[in-house]
Amino acid sequence: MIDEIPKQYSPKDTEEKWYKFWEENNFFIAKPDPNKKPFTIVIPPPNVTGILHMGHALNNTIQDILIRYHRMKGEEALWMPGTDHAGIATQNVVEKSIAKEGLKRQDLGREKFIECVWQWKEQYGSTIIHQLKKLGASCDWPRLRFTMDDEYSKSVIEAFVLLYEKGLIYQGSYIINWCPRCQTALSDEEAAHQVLQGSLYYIKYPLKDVGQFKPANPRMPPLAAPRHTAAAREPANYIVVATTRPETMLGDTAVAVNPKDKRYKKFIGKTLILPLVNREIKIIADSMVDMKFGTGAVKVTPSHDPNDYCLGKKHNLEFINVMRPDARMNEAAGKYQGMDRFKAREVIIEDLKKQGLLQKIEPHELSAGHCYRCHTIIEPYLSKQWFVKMKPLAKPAIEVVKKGKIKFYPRRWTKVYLNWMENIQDWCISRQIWWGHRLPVYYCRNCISHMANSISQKDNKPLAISHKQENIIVSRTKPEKCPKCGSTDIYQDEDVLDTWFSSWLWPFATFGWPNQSSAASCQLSDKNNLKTENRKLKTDLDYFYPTSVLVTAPEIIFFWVARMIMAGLEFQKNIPFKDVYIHGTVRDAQGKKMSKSLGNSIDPLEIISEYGTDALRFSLISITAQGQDVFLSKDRFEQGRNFANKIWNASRFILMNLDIKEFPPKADQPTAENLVNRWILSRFYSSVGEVEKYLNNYQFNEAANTLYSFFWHEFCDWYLELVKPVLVNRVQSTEYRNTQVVMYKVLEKFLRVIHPFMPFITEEIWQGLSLRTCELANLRTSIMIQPWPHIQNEIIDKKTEADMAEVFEVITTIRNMRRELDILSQTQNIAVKIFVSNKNTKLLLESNSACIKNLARLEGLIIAEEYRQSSGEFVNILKGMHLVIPLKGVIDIEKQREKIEDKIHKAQTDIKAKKAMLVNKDFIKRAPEKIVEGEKEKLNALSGEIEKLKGVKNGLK
RNA sequence: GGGCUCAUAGCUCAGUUGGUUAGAGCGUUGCGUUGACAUCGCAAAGGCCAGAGGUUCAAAUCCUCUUGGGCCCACCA
Repeated sequence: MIDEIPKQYSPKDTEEKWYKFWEENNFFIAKPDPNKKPFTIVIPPPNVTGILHMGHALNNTIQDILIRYHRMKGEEALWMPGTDHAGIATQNVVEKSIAKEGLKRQDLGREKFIECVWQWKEQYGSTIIHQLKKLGASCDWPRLRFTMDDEYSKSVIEAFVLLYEKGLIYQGSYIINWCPRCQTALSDEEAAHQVLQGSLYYIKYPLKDVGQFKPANPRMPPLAAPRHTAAAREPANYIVVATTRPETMLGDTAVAVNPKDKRYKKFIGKTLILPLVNREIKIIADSMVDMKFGTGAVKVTPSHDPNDYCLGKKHNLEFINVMRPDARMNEAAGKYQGMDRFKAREVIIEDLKKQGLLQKIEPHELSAGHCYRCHTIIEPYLSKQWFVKMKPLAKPAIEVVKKGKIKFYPRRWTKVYLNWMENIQDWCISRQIWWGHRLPVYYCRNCISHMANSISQKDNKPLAISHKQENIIVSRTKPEKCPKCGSTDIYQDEDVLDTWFSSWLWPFATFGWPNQSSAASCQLSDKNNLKTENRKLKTDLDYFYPTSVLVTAPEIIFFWVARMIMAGLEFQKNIPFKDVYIHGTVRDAQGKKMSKSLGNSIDPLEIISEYGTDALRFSLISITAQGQDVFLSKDRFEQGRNFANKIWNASRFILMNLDIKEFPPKADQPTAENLVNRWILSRFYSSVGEVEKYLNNYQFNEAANTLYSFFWHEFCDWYLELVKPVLVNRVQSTEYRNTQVVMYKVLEKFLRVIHPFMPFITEEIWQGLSLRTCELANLRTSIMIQPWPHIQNEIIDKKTEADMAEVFEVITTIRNMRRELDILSQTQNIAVKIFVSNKNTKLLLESNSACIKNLARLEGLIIAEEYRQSSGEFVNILKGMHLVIPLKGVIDIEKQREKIEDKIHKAQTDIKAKKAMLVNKDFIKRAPEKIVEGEKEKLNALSGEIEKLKGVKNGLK
């Protein structure tokens, strides 16, 4: 019969089978049930372009553990799955794929290209879903949502329209983050700042009034260097500005200095000649200028820098754009037209050098924004975009976190969140790409052309912030005719919305908002005059929202978490989730973030095929300390695999030894009069209690490690070893029967408790157990829908646990003595005498002498009261007991003496410390009584021990 | 510039309200082919818990500073 069960657990044979079984039996499906408490998690929707990486594996394992745990706890657990259309990322992928055929998206045209993307999505978009299934994710798959689905898109439009109507969305021209490669605007969050080693270029701008600047004299002292007072006396004919982006100087329309700056006071209002361009520009004063940076004089390029933009507005400067959207210089750049911005930089520097206008170049560290999708350096660029006013949305979102309605785990993220929210900037939501939700914004050609006659807006002309929005039509559907002029010549804005503008609606858009909103359902039931009973039936949105917990990575707190909170409060008038669990980032052994581009990633699928899904899940979880980053290397997964194998083999052993006739065990609560059985039950329920506590606090590693050490080191190493003789002898006795029941129950219940962590192996064994015990042979049921074990507090008994610990200590000490004597080998049979003066301990040891003999592998064991020393024995002291191994051969007395002296020495040190502690009046007075009592007991025990040690030492001969 | 985080055994890390002898996995050493498991068992070695102050009867744990890593935010031309 043993041969039926292989010695090693084979994940490959089980995983697919059980996943299919679960799905087919609809075990993942959740429906509103008024008798049950809902437990909801919405998945952070992976990009359709995504392939499973370790970050996903960790993120989704955590969610699956929570979902499976709460499902077993009897809650209506819904894990809402879906994918994100990931505008820029997906468009880039598809662009790359058509580029193989030599095509650009412009070649196809918008409609055709979008079609291509959809095709691509149909073909590859579900890759990540299949991979999540391999991971064991128990999502409610029929609910699968995609952010570009029709229904979902309606939510997005609805949100836009509502915000617009409320005045929270506006269009305007500002400096935004522009990715020249993707050719779209990005939000501030999408421009990832990275430190670069750049240069600070010091450029001389000649003063107009001083006459012709003479480049022939390079030694001419700079005006803006008053450090040398002598220099200041020289005729001043130029000002030096410092810049990191010299190419933007072509668009300079002023130079600014701080009004308090004595060096420049006299130049304020004077005119400079902009080199290379020969434009006249003014020197203006503004307190924004940092006197300490560079020369204290700053070139102002209102069209290419956000600060300069502000200055431009404030001082009414000209706005000159010198670049095209692809970051090549435009016609305003004169001879540099057509050059890439970095090429232009080189050439400009060369030209300035030739004219003697370059004072110096200093190495300079700067941080520049990079496109978070293609890593191209962002160009601050003036353009007309759509924005969401964030301050009004942020206010309530700050409140709910401050009031603790939403809690972050670990707590420290609260501060990060609040800090960002309190300094929130308006959100640029329009993107100049094709893949995404088109803005529900329409224009009437007729009206626009009228407008054009009055205001001419060209790229190079200064752009006024367009608060005039009369010619804009925002509508849920395309209007048939212009509400102003009645023209039917209406077209839609070309731009699409930021992907995150759809993701921020995820916790309720997935439930069909606005169609399924509570208001709508109420209306419906009134109209149809439904019975009151039916009226009570909640919509999914009512039932599952707010969700319970959001599990995510720190990178997207700003992108997503914060915005969901704002959207939830704005559109649902309720928080989207109660808890936010932020897990760490997965890094490689060197601490680098795992990413495909770095080539340092460990493929979870590879781990699954090599070690099994359960091993992957367990290993990941057991090294995920709360919120701490996860440093991974491949060998980490061996632990998980070994543990799975341990569970497998322990189960195998139990199955082999189950007396089938006795099953199913009649008594759910076994009468465990024997200490060993009482002990393991107590330990089991204690452990379950800990696991619950840890899971409720999102301490997954602690939960996993508790289960690991309970099962391996208590259940297998001690319990199974202890009961082996009883099982193997198969003597029909009360003890035998009880042991059968206890062993079976603990295993079966342990499988349930570890099931959320290791779903596949637990199902495999559980089904095997059920079959063997004929309990559930014909039922289509699963471990995943069994109730979580109810903790039986009356079974938890600390006295029993302490007693057993004492027995174990005796066994360990004897094993240790064997080692010291080098008689570990079982072939060398030995007998041991234990002398105990304490009556209770003596009784305890006597009633467990069989266990001690067995596990210490003793031939004989004598338990006596009074110790009398004699020669030819090896003695050890443990808690006042003398453990004696009589020996026939010669004993190294010196060695023994040394050992004992060491022990005495250590005990003496301890005693000294304890005594000092107990003499301290403050300690007696202020420490809790329990602690003081404990210390006193310890001191007594130590004193007793030392006496006995001395006795043994003196007796050595 | 602001904020966060880390420094504990050879390595990678746990250690949540301060209180027995600071734990685990891997690695190392010795022993073991005992009736599930060598993806195993038994045992051992190995820690002034980064450094310096402070609070406290009591500090790996709380506070301050120092040193050295990592991360995030910011309008550092």
